[in-house]
Amino acid sequence: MAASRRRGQHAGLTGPAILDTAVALADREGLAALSMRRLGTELGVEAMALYHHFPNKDALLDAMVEALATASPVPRFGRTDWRDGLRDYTRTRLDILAAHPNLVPLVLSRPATTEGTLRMMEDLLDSLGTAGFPPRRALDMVYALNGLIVVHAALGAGVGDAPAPHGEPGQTSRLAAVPAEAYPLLAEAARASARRGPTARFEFALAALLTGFPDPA
Amino acid sequence: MAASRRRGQHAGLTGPAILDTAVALADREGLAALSMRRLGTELGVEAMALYHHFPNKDALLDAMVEALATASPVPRFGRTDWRDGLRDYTRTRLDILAAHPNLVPLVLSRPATTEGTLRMMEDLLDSLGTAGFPPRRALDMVYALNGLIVVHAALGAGVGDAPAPHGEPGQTSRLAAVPAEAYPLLAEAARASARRGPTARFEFALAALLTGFPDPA
DNA sequence: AGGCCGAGTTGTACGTTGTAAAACTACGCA
DNA sequence: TGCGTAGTTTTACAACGTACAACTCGGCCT
Repeated sequence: MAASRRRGQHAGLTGPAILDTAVALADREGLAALSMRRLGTELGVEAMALYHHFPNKDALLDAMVEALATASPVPRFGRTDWRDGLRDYTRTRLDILAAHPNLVPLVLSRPATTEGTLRMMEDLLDSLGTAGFPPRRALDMVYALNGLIVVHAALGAGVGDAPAPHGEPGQTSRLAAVPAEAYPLLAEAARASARRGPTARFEFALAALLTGFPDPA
Repeated sequence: MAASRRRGQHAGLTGPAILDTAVALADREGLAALSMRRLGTELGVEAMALYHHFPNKDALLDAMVEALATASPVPRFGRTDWRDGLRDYTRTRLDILAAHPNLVPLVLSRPATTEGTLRMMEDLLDSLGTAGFPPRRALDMVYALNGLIVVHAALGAGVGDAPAPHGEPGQTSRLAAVPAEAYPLLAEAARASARRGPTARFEFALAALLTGFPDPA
């Protein structure tokens, strides 16, 4: 424990270790549980010790988002298979976010202009360039897909700080309690949706976007 | 001021008045400024007085979201013009959110299963039903569009609690500072995007979705 | 070998938050 | 006239991020 160490004694803290513990803690107990004090005790250290490795809490949160962004490389693709490539990219990204549902609000709330995110975008624009899309058009497409990812992750996880202590997740369950007499169509839709896999809605929107994207001029 | 009134004296507070002031305050100074104490002094009242009209802060925030949801009715449409109807709906919704950029994180972070939101959805499902779409398919489409709205509003406003004290808003400006040597395509795309209107990216994604939605079976 | 300097850690403190509990005032109704 | 109750203030508490200062030690310089 933190209290059992004398005052200036080293604890072997490192930036990456703090970051890992922070992600784990947020995954386990939600963003609301991620306070500096709490993270400190999790590491056997006082809260203020963390400030030697991150200038403030925001920097730590930024680092967490960046860690997600660089969790896996983006696929490369070319002239003939750009739709497949984009589909791959989008699904992979969603999987990563879905693995850390509690971090989704974080991703949503930070501009994401960090190194890793920019690198990812640049690579995508490069692939799309070889597919024949000029940068502006390519960026439009990537933005649309990123939005889809983030929104679906948010809905699927029940955005918010609550630890989601019980009750199954997923946006279908949120509509399950709709009063059928007042909203018959909604209730019917919710019932029908409940019989599908959790990503059916995502796949529908993804397919719509990909077929809606015009081919390069 | 709150201090100038004696202890149990009525202040004429009402739920709607509190709600309006809360929205105005958040619009003016950002979500972070919306504390119960601050909202109190804004109304010439102590913070705890508000708890007689809203059980807690979350309820107030929910009410704010609900107010946005019911700000304008959804368009009705039928068999031949469902794409136009959906485009109308989506644009109107975006306009409403864009008028209150600071509230976007709120909309994003609440499940939105309140009365007004459900009513809105039910109406859309009804129109889409006459257009030939079964409820489940219709709901998929509405979800996709809602996601687009919310994400674009978030990006366009720079999600976060910051009061955005200066500097032009818009997602293009966020990419303006990208180092051109490290990310040439991104920089080029940002430059090209800056010459368009702020909703060009939104319109692109909207068009893609609408043309990507398959016609009813 | 001796000294010391700075990185890393703790202790303490301040201001701010949401809100529980209780005290109080004044109005409406019996 | 009296009382209940709706509405407001007062006070209080626990938790938050973090500024600041005290402290301890490993490693470098002479």
